[in-house]
Amino acid sequence: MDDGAGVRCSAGPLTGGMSSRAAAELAGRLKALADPARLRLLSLIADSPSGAACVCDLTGPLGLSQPTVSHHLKVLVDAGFLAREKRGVWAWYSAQPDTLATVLAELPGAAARV
Amino acid sequence: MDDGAGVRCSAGPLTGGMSSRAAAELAGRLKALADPARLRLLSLIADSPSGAACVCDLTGPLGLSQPTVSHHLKVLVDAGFLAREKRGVWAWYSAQPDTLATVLAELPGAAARV
DNA sequence: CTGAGGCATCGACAGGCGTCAATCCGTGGT
DNA sequence: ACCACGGATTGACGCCTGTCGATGCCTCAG
Repeated sequence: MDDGAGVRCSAGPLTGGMSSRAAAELAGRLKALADPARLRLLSLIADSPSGAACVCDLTGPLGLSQPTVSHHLKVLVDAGFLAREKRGVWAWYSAQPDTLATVLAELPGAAARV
Repeated sequence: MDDGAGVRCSAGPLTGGMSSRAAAELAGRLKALADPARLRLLSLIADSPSGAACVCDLTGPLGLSQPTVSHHLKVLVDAGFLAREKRGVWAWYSAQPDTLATVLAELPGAAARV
């Protein structure tokens, strides 16, 4: 006897959770954050006195080539974590805190904390 | 000539920011989160009535094969986001909210909001 | 107009990651 | 003891991504 349906590990199929679209979108934003170079870029810019920095000041501390830094900055801008402003010859990048707050609010388990 | 003393874009080299070790560690945790399948797993487990779920109940909603789901669960356990408990034949996974809170606290810009 | 410098883009390469089919391990029921 | 079933592991494959050198664009100085 299989004791009826009692051998199932749970009462029924799990439902709810986030939609696959929402998961893909959130994962995209998190992928932009999930890189050591990009985390250091965000940290450097956030710690900067003026709250903004240009590429030439970021290549040194990271130890990466200028094209690589430019690539990472583009990823962060596309994800909405940074804003780009062209001031003469230089490109200034500044943080966009709202985007980070939005991502944090959508994390599973974060809602319970708010 | 006009070496150095000429037109710099900022006052000096940016210092501070997070260390490369801290960045690599945080990026590792974020990489564990930055996947649609894993976000849905966390979401499903968090939304589960008992707060825990076994593999056989997770493969269905995700539409992925059992080995793939097992792989993702292992990644989440290794990163500290889930705990694994063997109950007889079944393996039950439950959320570990503290790990998520730790990660959020270390994000650049999150400290400024607190 | 011409030169120089900051920054973005392109092409290419190496490494990592997600996915599945096949297989193996452990547990529990008969 | 044997078999059935849940779950983890392995190996392989394809895609994505981080990195660099080379190059092109744009802006300012002279």
